[in-house]
Amino acid sequence: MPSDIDSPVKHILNPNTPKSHDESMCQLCEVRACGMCSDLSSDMLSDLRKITRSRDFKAGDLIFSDDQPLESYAAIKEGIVKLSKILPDGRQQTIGLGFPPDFIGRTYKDKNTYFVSAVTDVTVCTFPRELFNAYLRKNSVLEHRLFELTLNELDAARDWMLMLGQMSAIEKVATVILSFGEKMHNAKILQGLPSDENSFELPLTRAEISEFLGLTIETVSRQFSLLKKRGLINIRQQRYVDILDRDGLSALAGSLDE
Amino acid sequence: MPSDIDSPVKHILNPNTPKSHDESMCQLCEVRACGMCSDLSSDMLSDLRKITRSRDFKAGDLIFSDDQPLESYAAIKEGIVKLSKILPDGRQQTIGLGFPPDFIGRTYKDKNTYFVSAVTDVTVCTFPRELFNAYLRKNSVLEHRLFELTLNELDAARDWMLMLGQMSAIEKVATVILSFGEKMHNAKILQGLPSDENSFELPLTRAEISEFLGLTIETVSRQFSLLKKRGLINIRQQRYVDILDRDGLSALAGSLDE
DNA sequence: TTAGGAAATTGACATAGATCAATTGTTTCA
DNA sequence: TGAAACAATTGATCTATGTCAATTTCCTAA
Repeated sequence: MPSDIDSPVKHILNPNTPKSHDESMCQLCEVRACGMCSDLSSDMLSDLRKITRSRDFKAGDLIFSDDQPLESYAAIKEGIVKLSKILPDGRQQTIGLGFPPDFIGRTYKDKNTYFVSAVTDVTVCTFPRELFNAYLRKNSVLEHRLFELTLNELDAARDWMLMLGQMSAIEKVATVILSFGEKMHNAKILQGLPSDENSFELPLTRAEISEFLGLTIETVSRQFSLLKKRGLINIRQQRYVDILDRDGLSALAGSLDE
Repeated sequence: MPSDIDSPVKHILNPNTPKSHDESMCQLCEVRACGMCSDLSSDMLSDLRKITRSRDFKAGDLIFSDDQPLESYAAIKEGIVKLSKILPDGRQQTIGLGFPPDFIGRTYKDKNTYFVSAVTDVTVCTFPRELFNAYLRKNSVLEHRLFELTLNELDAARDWMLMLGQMSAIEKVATVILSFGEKMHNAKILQGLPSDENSFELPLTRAEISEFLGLTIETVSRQFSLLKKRGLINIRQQRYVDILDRDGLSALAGSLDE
C-alpha cells in the first residue's frame, strides 16, 4: 500500500484489550437474534463463545487491513463499518457497508482484498481465523447461515454495480438516501427505539458518501442541494435528512429500492 | 419488465428438449473437475444426477429471467453466459459473466434479481429448484462447495465495483482485455487445447463490453483504437486481440489483475 | 461473388461531472 | 466565548464521456 496518500484510516489499529465473552452478552445481541448466530442451538453457541472476544473500535479505526494476514473474523454488534478497496494511485471505492448483525471477513481465506474500517464507534465479536474456520467446517448449521448472509451480500453488491455503472449523480444520491433511511430505521426498530422512517441522521460524511457512489464530494453536495431545492428532502445541520417526497425520491432511484 | 425497449435477449426461451443425464457425461466435465461437483463422492454425484438434465441454448437465448419464478438452477458445461440487471427505463448493466464450471441461479430464493442469457452457444446441467434446495440442505459437502463458489463471485463483484466506480474508460478497457485474455486462456487449457495467452478471441461484442463496463459502444471502440495506436494491443477482424505490451496494459489496469 | 445487414469505427458536438478555488457552516476545545 | 479545524456548499471552469450521425469493416447467404 502506498503510504503517502490519503488513507481510509484515520487512526492506527486500536490495541484495546479484547474482552472475553460470557453468556449474558448474547442475550440481547442482534447477531444472535438475526445474524450469524441466529440458527445456533445454545450448545453450539456456547462452543462458539469459547473462541469469541468482544472488542471496541473508535470511529475511523482500521478494523481489517487489505495487506496483512487476517487474524480474526468479526460480527458487528454495534455501529457501522465500511469496506473499501484502493487503487495503487490512491483512488478508493467503498464496496460495502456493514451494519449489525453483519459478519465481516473473508471466510476460508487468510486475507481480505479490502479494508474494513469503523465509520462510527463500533463493537464487534471477534473469532480467531483458524479456530473459526475449523469450527465452521464441523458445524454445517453455522456454515449454512453464513452462506445465506453471503448470498445477501452478493445480491447487494450486484445492486450497487447497477447503480455504479448506470445511474446519474442525482439518481445515485436519491438511492443512497432511501437506502440509508431504511437501514437507520431498521436499526432503531431492532434496538427498540422510536423511529420515524422519513427522518434520520446520515451516518456518513459527504466524503464517505462520495467514495461509496463513485463521485466527488462536490457533486454529492450539489445533488443534496438540488434535491432540497426541488422539495424532495430537507437537510438540517448538514447531517439530518427529512424525506419530504418519498415517491419523488423513489422515482429518481429507479427500481433498486422496492 | 417493459417490453418496448431493447432487451438483453435476442431469442425466446428455447424449448429444446432437456436430455437426461447419464454417468458418462460427468467423466470429462469441468463442473465435476473443478466446479460445484468437485468435492462430491461418486455416490453423491449419482444422487445428484437423478435430478439433473442437460440442456442447450443458442447464443442470445434467455436462460433465466428476472421476473419469472426460477424453475431450476444450472451449472455451465460449455459456453459463456452473462448476468444483467435492467432499470425501468431500459438502461442495463452486466453484473457478471459465467464461464464453465460456474453455477448460476440464486440458491434458496425462488427468483433471480437479474437476467441470465447466453453470450455464445451454451450447454448446462439443470437442477429443479425445489429438489435441489432440499438436496442441498441435506448435503453439506455440496453446500460447502457452493459457498466457496459464491465467495469467489462476491470477490469478483467487488473488484468490478472498484472498476465501475473509479476507473477511466481506458483503464476499464485495459482491465477487461486482460481479464478476458486470462479467462479464455484458462478455458482453452482446461479443454486441453493449445493456447497463447497473448492472443485470443473476444467473446463479447463491443455492445456487450460497453454494458459490462458502464460505457457506451463508441467509447469502448475509441479506447480499443487508442490502445492499438499506442501499440499495447493489436486487433484483427474486430474480434481477435493480440496483447503486444502486457506490462503497459497492466499498468493501465491498476492492481485489479495480479 | 456480390448484396445486404450487422458490427465497429470515426467525427463533430453537447453535457454531466470533475477540478480548483473561495466561502460558509459546524464542532471542538482551550 | 472564541478560535481553530473540519465539513459542506457554491461558483467558475475544464474535460472525459455521451450523443448523434456518417462511414467503414466484416460476415452471411443468395
